[in-house]
Amino acid sequence: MSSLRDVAARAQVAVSTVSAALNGTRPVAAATKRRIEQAAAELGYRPNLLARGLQSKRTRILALLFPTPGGGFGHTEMLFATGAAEAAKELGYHLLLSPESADPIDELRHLTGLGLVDGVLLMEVRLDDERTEFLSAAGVPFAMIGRTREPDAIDHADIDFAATARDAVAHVAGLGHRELAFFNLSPGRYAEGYGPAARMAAEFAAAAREAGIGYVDGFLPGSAEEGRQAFERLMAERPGVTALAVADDHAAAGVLAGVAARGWRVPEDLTVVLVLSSARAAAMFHPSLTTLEPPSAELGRLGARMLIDRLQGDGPPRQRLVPCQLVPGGSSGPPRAGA
Amino acid sequence: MSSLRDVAARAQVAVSTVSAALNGTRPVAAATKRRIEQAAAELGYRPNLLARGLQSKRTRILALLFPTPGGGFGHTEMLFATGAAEAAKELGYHLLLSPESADPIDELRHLTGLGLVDGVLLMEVRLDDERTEFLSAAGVPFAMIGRTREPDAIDHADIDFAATARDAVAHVAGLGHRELAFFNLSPGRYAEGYGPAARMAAEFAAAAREAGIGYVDGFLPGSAEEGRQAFERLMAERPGVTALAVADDHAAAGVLAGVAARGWRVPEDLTVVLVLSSARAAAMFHPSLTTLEPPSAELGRLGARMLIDRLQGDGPPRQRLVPCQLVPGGSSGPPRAGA
DNA sequence: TAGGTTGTGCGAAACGTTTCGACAACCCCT
DNA sequence: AGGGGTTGTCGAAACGTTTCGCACAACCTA
Repeated sequence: MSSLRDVAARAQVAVSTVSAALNGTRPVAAATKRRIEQAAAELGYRPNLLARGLQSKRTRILALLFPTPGGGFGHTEMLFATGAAEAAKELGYHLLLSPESADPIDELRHLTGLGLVDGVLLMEVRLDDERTEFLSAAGVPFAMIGRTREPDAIDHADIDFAATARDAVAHVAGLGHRELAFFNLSPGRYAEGYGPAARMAAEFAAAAREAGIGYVDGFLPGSAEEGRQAFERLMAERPGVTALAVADDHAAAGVLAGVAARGWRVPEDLTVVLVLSSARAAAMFHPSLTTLEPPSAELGRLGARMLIDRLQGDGPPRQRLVPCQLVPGGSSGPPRAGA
Repeated sequence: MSSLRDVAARAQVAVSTVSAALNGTRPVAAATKRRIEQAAAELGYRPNLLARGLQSKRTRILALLFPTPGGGFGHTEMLFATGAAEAAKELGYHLLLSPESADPIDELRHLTGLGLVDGVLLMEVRLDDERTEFLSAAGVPFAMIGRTREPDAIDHADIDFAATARDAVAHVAGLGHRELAFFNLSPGRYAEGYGPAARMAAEFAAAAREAGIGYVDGFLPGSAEEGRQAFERLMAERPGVTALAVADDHAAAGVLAGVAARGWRVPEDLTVVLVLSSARAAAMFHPSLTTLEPPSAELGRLGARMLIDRLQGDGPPRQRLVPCQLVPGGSSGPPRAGA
């Protein structure tokens, strides 16, 4: 690999001049600059990131901390990663995929102590997340995909749950439904203080109230079987419900099975909307499910961009909330006549 | 951050002695070593990876090249990444997630020119893959998850398609089926020379022949609708088929719809086996599908380990083929009486 | 006692950058 | 003509490691 020195020799200038010319750090005479650029091109010169980082204290490497896939790593999380990696690349950064061990804090201490990364991108953020405190205290720049309970001081990108719930409610209300139920994520599959679950439930309730339609939740099915049972319980307790939003795709499968077992059909007898899951998954159902698809890749991109912005210049913390996108499927229809 | 010099000062020794003591590079008197280690611990010393890498030419960073999710980045690919990242971490390495642009070769040239990574892990390898030639020519160590047409000279981990096909065939043959069909991946969703599709078809044919059961393929449905159509065509052409292996989960959904539309049931009238997809996806169906789940995380781990082994020492190229795991579901049963 | 062999530690150079003070050449102005 | 500013370039130091030759003492052997 050719180095700055090789380029300098070939262009007959000093090493520092080459550095200045190539980085635009300080003015270099046009003629000299041209000569240098040509020499660099001829030698196929590539700056050595390690040397640069060692000197400048900036590596242009970001770490994406991701929880180990014990709890089930979904398509959504994958899109965070690929979105972030793409955005990083576009801005000249690299993304390190950093699995979290049992002790995330120790993990972080290690990772940031290495001098390898300029900043950290956090995902699967819990309402109370000790990682944010550690990073703040350690003075390591970071951003979140998701958010803590009090996230205003921290750069973050998250789903706009309020808008999402409003959209979902408007969708079913617009079809004429007067009573909506919501099956939330099972707490078993995610940690207790999992933000999306808590926020989605709260916002659904608020949106339904605002729209003046009946609403019921409190069901947390985490599997197909639990989904079926929850559906049956729901029908026993609230027979007037004609629209159902489900957050877990396995549970949704169970709901469809339950509907079929009753001799009912979707959407004639029940409108089903999948929330917080991918349209990919929704397309596998029959009929395909109407989905509120989370903007996962977009959140990944935004998170990476925010972090990079933070690294480059100061400013007040920024936050972006992006609503899920409603992807209509075959599972939405007007309520059954009898209801 | 404290440096080697700080530790040296505190332990009253030379910098080089600290380095030697901490790395075990050369013998250091026990007492001195203890003193150094204590000083290092007190200062919370962490070696700077950049400086180390600059000097030693080894960064302990691996790059995982992944195609941009245009074609659909599935659960499988995600597991490659997380598996590789975990294995890398266990061995003291880091994994860089590197999205591939339109020009993968230029991408690679850039990435490897930076001096940032010690080796490259390739995934989504095509039967004829120009990336392997470039990397070989450039002298960059690499390993593949998947394999090219002639992969013997290159470290790689891949699915054992032969064993997988044998297992699948044995499963349905053991249930009494005498005629099997296979719906392969749609070429639209993957590139032409996509190895798994080609190999899976070939091995299914061979395994069926060996088991002495009827076999038909040539269907390549890439969506639910195409899956339904393919199923109907299959039934028209080969009514004797009682078992069906499907590689695409959307297509599988279509098949189930087609089965239902005929008034048939799974598994009473048709045994359905999902191959090369995740058990997660299979569990969403009703009934849950019997799956031959690819060992994706394992392949990721193996790939990373092989690459690291290669970096550490020489030796003949190694390859590991791992069969898919058969996860029984509710979609397998004996053939219908009439058949 | 002279010569060799260990064992242990030191200092300097090197990796490839960036950064910064010094300085030569030049132009403009008085 | 000479002082002051501007422009363009240079050289050296620094970032935090690893590596390597060398020095020094202690000990053993003949």
